[in-house]
Amino acid sequence: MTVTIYDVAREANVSMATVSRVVNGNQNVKPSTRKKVLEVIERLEYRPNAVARGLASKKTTTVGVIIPDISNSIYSEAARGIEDIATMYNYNIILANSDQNEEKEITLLDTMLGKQVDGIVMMSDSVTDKLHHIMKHAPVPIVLAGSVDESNDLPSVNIDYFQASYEAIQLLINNGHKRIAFLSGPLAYTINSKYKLEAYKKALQDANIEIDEQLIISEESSYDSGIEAWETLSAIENPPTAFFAGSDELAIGIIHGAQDDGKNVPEDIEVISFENSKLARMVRPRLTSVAFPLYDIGAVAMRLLTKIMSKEKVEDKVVILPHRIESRQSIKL
Amino acid sequence: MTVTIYDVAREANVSMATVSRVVNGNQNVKPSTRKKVLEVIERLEYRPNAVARGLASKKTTTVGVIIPDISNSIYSEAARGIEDIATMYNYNIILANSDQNEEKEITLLDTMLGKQVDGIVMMSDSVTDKLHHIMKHAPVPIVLAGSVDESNDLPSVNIDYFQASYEAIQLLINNGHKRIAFLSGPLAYTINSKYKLEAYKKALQDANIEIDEQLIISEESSYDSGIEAWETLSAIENPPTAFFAGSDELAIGIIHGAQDDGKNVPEDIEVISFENSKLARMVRPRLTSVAFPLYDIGAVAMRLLTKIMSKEKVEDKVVILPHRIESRQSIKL
DNA sequence: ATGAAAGCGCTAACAG
DNA sequence: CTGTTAGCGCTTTCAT
Repeated sequence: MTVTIYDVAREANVSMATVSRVVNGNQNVKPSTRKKVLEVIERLEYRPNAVARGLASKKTTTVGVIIPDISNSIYSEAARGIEDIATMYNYNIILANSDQNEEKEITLLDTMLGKQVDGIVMMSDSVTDKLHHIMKHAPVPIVLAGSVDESNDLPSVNIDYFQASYEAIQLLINNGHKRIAFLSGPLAYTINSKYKLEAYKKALQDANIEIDEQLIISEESSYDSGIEAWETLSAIENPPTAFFAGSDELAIGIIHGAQDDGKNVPEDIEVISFENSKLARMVRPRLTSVAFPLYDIGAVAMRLLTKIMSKEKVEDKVVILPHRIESRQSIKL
Repeated sequence: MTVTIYDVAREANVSMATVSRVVNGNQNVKPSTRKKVLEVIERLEYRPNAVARGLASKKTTTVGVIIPDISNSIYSEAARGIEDIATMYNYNIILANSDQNEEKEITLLDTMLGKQVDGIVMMSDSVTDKLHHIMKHAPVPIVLAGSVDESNDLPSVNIDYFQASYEAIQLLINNGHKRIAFLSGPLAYTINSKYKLEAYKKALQDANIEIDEQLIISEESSYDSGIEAWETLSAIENPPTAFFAGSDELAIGIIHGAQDDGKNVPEDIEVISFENSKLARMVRPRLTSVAFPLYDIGAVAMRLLTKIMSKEKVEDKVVILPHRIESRQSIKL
């Protein structure tokens, strides 16, 4: 029924080995016989069976990608970066959502390894010890993208979250604010607890501003949480005049909450965000935001993976991409 | 090095066949020997090789997913629906972006078929004859998700775009508007040209409103295009007082354009959108929008695919999901 | 430059 | 209930 390498070998009066050679671009084939084989392939519409090839060669040219949630733009941006580079190097991608659930992550790693992927790109907001151990001992290379492994002994690509956050908070401090709120997603996520929040505390301390736990809110990283945060924070005794938001949605929630209460941004309150998705330009005022270059992180992570898979030398497996702050109108200059 | 089924067979003093049986949950195994095998599997950390299995069984339990662009929320929503159902039925997904480029679509179909996927879910805004022919003759089932095949002889899941659009335009007409603009993405996309635009024309005709080609703008479906559209339309002689926008971004672009010009929505102009992504709630005024249920479309498409793959009877391979209009504040009641 | 043959790791009859 | 035996379609030495 389906045509195999054997069929074209027979039709072309050569051996399977020769057909295999032309299919794989091996140079040790006389041009005339290559031509003959190619013709038969075309005529018979032969399509190599990648599964058989994978079994024989022990390479599948597919890599696994595990991300928390593809429907979240943060991750889908990264996924696009990963996929583009994968395509460039002729890999396909098996994509799966973990919902940031350790058990799913482990199951997913297992089924992907079972499918004999040649490597894995993983995004996880919380690399547990168990996960770390599994990744460390996996039979194929795994690189973390936009995900922090505190022991730093797994290949990964990130930006300097601490420094970026610190700079953002400083902008607020420099504009004279003493009451600065900190909003982020769950502190169970390493980036939030160990970098954004720590940077916030350090920045305030360095400026001799007292830390008020009331001003620190960690919830879901969503628009509605932003609105809620505004509601609770605007009602306290000495409400904040500036906000550091861990994501664009959070920032927009705050802004809309404030505007619905008749406040003006940035005149009455200032807001800086950490993400810079395309949403940042789709609000009024447009968001000033730390740029979190997800596409690049994904792309670089995949590129790193291709290098490791092909056993190229890589100087540094822990890469830190540069960051910047995109100035727009949600804070004063 | 890696442990195979043969290793566990030897260690457990049974045949490969028996190991295969317990791994595959075949009931014809004495509980005691099942237990023994399971123990060895655990001890040796045996992990079945899905590639070998795929070669032998001719099933890979992976399906291909071809979408225009995963970083676009429209498609990533659908991808999530597809993946969730795939996971539920124990399939993995090979995901690839086509950028809505026919050549890439064809290449992708080919490499996925080469990888022996058990089926494919495809999203394409323009199913060309060539593509249609290839899909029609593919060796595995293919279902279209949120994509229209005019000949209607491929399995697909959609909503009634014409009817939904017609109802949206009618809302505008019922609010007394005579100058209604139509905005959408490229007319090369079937949904835009054959359904949204046709519905627009029909609705106007049915209401005896003259069609003014000036009011019909088809560009990229982006925020910036929305703003531009506002700029050009607000400058014409008898400018529109209501807008039908083919996507949320387009709608938001128009609203911001209008607001930047000092207009109020919906007092001065009314806008209805077609998408209802989470963005719809993240603008002021919030968007009234036709709900395009991408997640459901993806999920139902995948479910349909599982049925076809397992040769279940399916009453109708062309499914039309119900639609609704989500009322918010961008049009008056 | 080309062919022969031995697997890759597993499933699936077929026996028993 | 369990074992034997062919393959699945291709890559890869090893010869020639």
